[in-house]
Amino acid sequence: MGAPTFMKLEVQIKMNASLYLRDPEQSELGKNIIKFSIELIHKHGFESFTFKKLAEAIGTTEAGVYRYFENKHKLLVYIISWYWGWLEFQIGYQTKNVTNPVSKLKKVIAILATTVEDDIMTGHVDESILHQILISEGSKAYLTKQVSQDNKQEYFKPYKELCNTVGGLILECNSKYKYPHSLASTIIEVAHLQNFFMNNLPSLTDFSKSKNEDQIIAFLNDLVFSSIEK
Amino acid sequence: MGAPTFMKLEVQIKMNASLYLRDPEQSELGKNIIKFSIELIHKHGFESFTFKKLAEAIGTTEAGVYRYFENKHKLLVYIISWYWGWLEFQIGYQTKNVTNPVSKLKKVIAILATTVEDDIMTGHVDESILHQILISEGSKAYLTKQVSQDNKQEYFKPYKELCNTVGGLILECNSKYKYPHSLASTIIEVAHLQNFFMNNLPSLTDFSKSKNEDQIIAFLNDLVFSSIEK
DNA sequence: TTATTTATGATAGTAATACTATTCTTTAAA
DNA sequence: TTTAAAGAATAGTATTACTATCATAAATAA
Repeated sequence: MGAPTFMKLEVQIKMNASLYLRDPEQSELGKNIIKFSIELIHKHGFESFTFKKLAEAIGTTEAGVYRYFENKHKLLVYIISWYWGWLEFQIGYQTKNVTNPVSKLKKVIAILATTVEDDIMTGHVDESILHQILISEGSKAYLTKQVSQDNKQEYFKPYKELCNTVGGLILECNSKYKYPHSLASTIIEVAHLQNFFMNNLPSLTDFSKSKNEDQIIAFLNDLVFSSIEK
Repeated sequence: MGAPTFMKLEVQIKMNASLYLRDPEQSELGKNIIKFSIELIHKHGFESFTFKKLAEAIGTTEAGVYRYFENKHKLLVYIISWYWGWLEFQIGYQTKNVTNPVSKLKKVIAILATTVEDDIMTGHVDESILHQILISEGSKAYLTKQVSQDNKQEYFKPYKELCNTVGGLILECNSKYKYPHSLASTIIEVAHLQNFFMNNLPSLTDFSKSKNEDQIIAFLNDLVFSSIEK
């Protein structure tokens, strides 16, 4: 007997419970809050995103949204954490058969620097839009005065875990390399930053003509492997 | 006959006039707006910074501030542009006798990654606090939906000029290097990012024990010269 | 089955933010 | 001496970021 057809296979990313008041994965309204947040933040930017506009888009009331999230900062941190958790999963999945650490690190760099396709395993989340949000809003999650408190509450755990994974891979390539953590966080941030610059402030990059993500990958590979294979 | 004693020697950074409504350099109130903005943004962060609080700190009214700057975003861009203009000047001054391009680039990296001392040439601006603002608020100047319009108005010219200077230096070290602009913007951004991480999310760096800026410089030198001397 | 908890909806209200406008006074240049 | 410009004082508006209350529908437990 196979699985009954009503059982939908879904990837569940485990989230830090102190990010929300009510778990958005557990109800239709909650899932809509995530779905429409991603859409609105992508469309109008985080600064002009408000719970009132979100509520209107969903067809609920402001108070309804506040029952799930204390404020828009926590909602941003939530969707960003979700993305890092999902990406960690993707990296594990897409590199599980790669044994050579150099090939593996190259694959990871490519994943980090490439706009992902929408993952059908996650119904209410469009990962390709989420990737765009990460590029232009990602750093706003931690560039705040409360960063230390947020860190104590483990809001950045998925991000740190990803950096750890990448840092570990760097050490697998060269156990003598002195800056694995810094290089890992640099790879992740520069992948996003160069993408933003390429599309918005092109003279800050060397990719203005093609506007091709492959060039960012080439730049990062050159940067990383020059350093660790030196 | 020497310069009369009432002539104070001051460094003037030429600013883009469309950033302000009234030139803040031309009056006491204007200078106070700059001075107290820097203090308040540093103390409480850009998000909780308002023109009302600023006016109260100065001892003027909200309307008074609005006569100089249309909104707080333009004020942020103003002080950030000012910083990049001042830094370009500093770099020119501090490297004017260095002829070897590698030494010169190393010096520039050190300047970019080091907390500057307050420059007495600029009465109302505390550069060491400004440097801190750049680390935690700098990217908010361009991570917005209006980045393209702002760019058309040349709001980011001083930043782009600095990147150009650094990119030129990279090419002087190795005229065959393929990514001078991207590497230049990477150096500048990573210098700030690693500083922020070191002090706020230390596990994302390898400098958590010492919390010493010299280690950031060492990391950047390793990264940059591995790439361009390869 | 009934009672009760829980989620949502509808509405109202408040303090703060991000402005705009007007009027008056002081200061400085013509 | 007149005029213009800069600043201070005050008022007012729409939006934001919430909190609180009450009613209702659906799920659940006694």
